[in-house]
Amino acid sequence: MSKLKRTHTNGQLRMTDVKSNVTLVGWVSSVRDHGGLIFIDLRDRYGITQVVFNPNRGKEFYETAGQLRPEYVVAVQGVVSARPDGTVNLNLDTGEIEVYADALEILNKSETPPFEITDESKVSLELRLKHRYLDLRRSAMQKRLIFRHKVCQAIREYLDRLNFVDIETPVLTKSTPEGARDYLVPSRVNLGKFYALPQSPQLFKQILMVAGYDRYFQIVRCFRDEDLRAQRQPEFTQMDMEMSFVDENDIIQVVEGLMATIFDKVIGKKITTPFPRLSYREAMASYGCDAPDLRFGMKLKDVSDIVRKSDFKVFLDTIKSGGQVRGINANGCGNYSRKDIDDLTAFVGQFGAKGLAWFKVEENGLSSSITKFFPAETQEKLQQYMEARKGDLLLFVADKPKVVSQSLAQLRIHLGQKNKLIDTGIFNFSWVVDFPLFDYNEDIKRYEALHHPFTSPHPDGLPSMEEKPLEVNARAYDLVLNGVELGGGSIRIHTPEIQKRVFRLLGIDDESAYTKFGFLLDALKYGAPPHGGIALGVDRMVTLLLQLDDIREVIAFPKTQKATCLMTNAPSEVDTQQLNELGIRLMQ
RNA sequence: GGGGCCGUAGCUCAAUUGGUUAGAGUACCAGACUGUCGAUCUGGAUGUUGCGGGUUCGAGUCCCGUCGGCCUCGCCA
Repeated sequence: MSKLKRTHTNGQLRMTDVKSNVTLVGWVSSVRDHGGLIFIDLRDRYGITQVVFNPNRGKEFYETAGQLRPEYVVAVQGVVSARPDGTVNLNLDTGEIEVYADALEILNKSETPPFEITDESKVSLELRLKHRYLDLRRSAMQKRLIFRHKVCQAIREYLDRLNFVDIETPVLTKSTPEGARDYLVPSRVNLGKFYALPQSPQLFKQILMVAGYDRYFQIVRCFRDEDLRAQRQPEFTQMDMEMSFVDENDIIQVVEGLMATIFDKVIGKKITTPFPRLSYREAMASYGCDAPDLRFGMKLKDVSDIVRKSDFKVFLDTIKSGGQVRGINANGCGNYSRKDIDDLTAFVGQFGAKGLAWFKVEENGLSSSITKFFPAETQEKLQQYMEARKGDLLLFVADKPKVVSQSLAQLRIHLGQKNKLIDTGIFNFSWVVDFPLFDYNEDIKRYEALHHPFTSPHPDGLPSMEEKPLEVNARAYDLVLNGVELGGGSIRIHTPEIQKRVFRLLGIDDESAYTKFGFLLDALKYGAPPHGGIALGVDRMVTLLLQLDDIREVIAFPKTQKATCLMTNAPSEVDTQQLNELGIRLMQ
């Protein structure tokens, strides 16, 4: 046990503390040994303080100071002093003072770390994840995790003030084959049976509404066993909430207030509410995706009707077979080379586009290898409709609507970034609303819920839902920030009758609906209030607020793309004994 | 499951068309130095070029396989 007890942190001391006797603890950040005088930078999560060792103040601990190396853990007792003229360090909050050491205790030594614990040192993600304890010791990472804590704190305070109750829901729960792949946990006491880790607490929070909790929230871990991306981890955190006796606008207002509070309390910025809303159809038509980045224009335009008057077979055939031709105006890209355009063609190829038709806009009209197929009048109309000016580049994709949307949406973002059209300093929120309730899945030849099967149909579509499912709107809403879906929610179905009708449409017969979701159907029978809610991705939110692009930068212990943890080596093999207890034998 | 990029000293990277003993910066170690703060100066040590195979007179470099990291399509109600 150390004799020295911390009196101050390393970010704390100022000129007003001069002459105080203090004790600091922390990690040695750097050692500057001048032979007759030793300086060390002492670091903790609050900051850095310079400590000076002078042999005149004590030979014994001066010699100990000579043994110090980076990342040694020490306690230092000494006197705060103003730095001599010309030696003030304005880069440090504590740079006007230094501590003249009168005692030094090495609490622990450190091997030479595999990388330097500074924000500047470039290190591969692989190494950072392997030695995450060292990576997290860097002040940049500490700031991020503390920022994240403050966001969560602001969420809790805000929702608590609005009478929300934080209620925990099970982590070991029931597998629901719909949706993402489940993480399964075998049950020892029920051999052959499995729990699943929750993809979200969706059904539990609905049950809590039935139970009368009115306003629920939880900052909760969710699990999905799908392939990873920079923005996607197998376990991630949601800000989950649900309210009773509300409609869409109530939820939207609470969330807008929540975001405004986070910005005010954590970043110290005012944001404007309400956020603009656009319909799903508008978003798909103008941006090709349901989470549009509204920080720049370059909207998609449908030219199917115009190009019908042409001899360009690719366009005509596509339209004839139910496809469409849409395009964007890449303003000022008329100087792109053949190779540039080939690159763009390859880019949209990733998303299924079989080609990219292009026109350069020149002084006397359109120029391209395919202009000959387009009558002058059509060219004129195209130019007018696309608002093309000299020096622009018009790009078109002809295909099924889904392929056109996706490839042009991605192309738009690609060009927006390439041409620096995006103001990265702003936070652009929007709501996407009026989603269709169902989507038709060609592969399995049946309807699927676009959001999830508990989303309430819009009353307008209800009478003819069975006849025209694709025309029914959902009472759902997605929150979008800078082109990233932060989360989504809906008003839920709260009567067993409608819930059964939706299940039937989704091809889930009454019996299997009962096997899978019987508890929900039962609960809905006993006075379920109208209710709805939303879930927001906390990891994504924090990433965006910090203007980072990798979710792993705000998660203390993230997984690699293969869903492994490089620090603990999880997942790992287990003893045969453990498997035997679970009644599991591995296939070879 | 598909496509792509990467793997060289503890770390970050270099190494001509395949060609001599694989280098630099930094970290590390030793010595010097009483005002440094990316300390400085002098000296030193550091390699299974991820792993396995192949082609070749000769492979860090080319080919095949494999392992690992990253990006991406599919997937993610």
